[in-house]
Amino acid sequence: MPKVETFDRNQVLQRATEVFHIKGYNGTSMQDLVDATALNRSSIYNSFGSKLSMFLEVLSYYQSSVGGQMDSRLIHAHNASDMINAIFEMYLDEILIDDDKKGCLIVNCKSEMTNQEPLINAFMEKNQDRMIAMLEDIVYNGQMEKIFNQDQTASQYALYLFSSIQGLRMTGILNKNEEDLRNLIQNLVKVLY
Amino acid sequence: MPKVETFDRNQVLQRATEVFHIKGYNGTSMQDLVDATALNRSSIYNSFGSKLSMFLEVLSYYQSSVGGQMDSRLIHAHNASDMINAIFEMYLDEILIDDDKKGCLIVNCKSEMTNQEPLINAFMEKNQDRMIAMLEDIVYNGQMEKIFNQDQTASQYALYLFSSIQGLRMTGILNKNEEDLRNLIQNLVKVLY
DNA sequence: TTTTAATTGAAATGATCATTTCAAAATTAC
DNA sequence: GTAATTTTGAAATGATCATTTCAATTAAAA
Repeated sequence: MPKVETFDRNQVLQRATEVFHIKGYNGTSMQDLVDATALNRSSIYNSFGSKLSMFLEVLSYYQSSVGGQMDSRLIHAHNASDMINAIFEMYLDEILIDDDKKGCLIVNCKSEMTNQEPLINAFMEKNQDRMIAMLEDIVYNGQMEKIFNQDQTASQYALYLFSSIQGLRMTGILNKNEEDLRNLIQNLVKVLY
Repeated sequence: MPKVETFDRNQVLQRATEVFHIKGYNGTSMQDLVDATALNRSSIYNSFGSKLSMFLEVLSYYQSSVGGQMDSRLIHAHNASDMINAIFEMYLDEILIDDDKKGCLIVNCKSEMTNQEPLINAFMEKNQDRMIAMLEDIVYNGQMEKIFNQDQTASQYALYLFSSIQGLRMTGILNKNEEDLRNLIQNLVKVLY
């Protein structure tokens, strides 16, 4: 029977994610990935297929990593208002931790590759649908609880929030002033009340 | 005395801008630029120095191109409210015209290169300052005219609008539904009133 | 027309790109 | 321990990367 895969796939993905996050897809070379993962070149191709398919795995890894953080915060929220606050609080923390101005891997990739790679385009469409569905659900519940207004539909507010989060992520690349960012978030959520 | 530069520098910049906009900085090769501009390789280096310095000129070209469009719309605005509407209307048009999902060159570049190239970082800092100063001026006037509220300072609203514009540009990459986008913009500006 | 200096074309530079190849090493089942 | 099978290492692949080189060409000034 065969020799089995020895390395920790998640650890390799973690390290690959860091490189792609810092350098972007086109800025990352296979040599960068070999160096970062301490994996052999052939092992990478053997296990991940190609640079693009490895990157797609990295995107999913990053997505579920951020999603996991979000879920762990949403557990402690008891109403729609708390949930929206928890979501923005998470992104705020992400921004403040990101001291090398990388921004969000998914936002970066969306702007770098959506118009070039069909597989990335598909990922981004699905990511947008997921995000908006999640936000719509929260807003809808908030409206039922009379915490949020009904000036717009939950769907419309969900698109607004999705857009606002992307803007916050872009703004947070250069602006790390917590007071400014908290005030920005406060203004962003105000329309819901 | 020397033979003088024969080509139209603005036309060359225009064509280089298109390539960089579609493929991004790292995705664009010198060969791409040679093909797009119909200039000789040595002429490009002779006239623009390097890929990076040409790209910096492209960024400025794009910046003043968008700025020009904005100015020509702002002329017809008679109060702060009209001005904010004109600005968002311009970005909406940009999004609807952009049928190949390129997004905004400056936003794309910010996410691709700010953390890697000091010259790009400097450009982005200055761009942000310019944008926020312009927005702050409009908001301040709107507040003086009692068109906008004074719940937040003009500076705080300016950061909010700057962030919202970036979010709108990112959202517009995949969502080209005019009704959705108009509703989104309506929600974005609501906080000012 | 001759001089002068920059532009141009085409080829060469050497580095780096993603990917492949393949024999040697490693590990599990028998 | 031997056989089976995959991972691994290191080198090679051929393409493409940004940039340089330099002789030929061009055009303005003398």
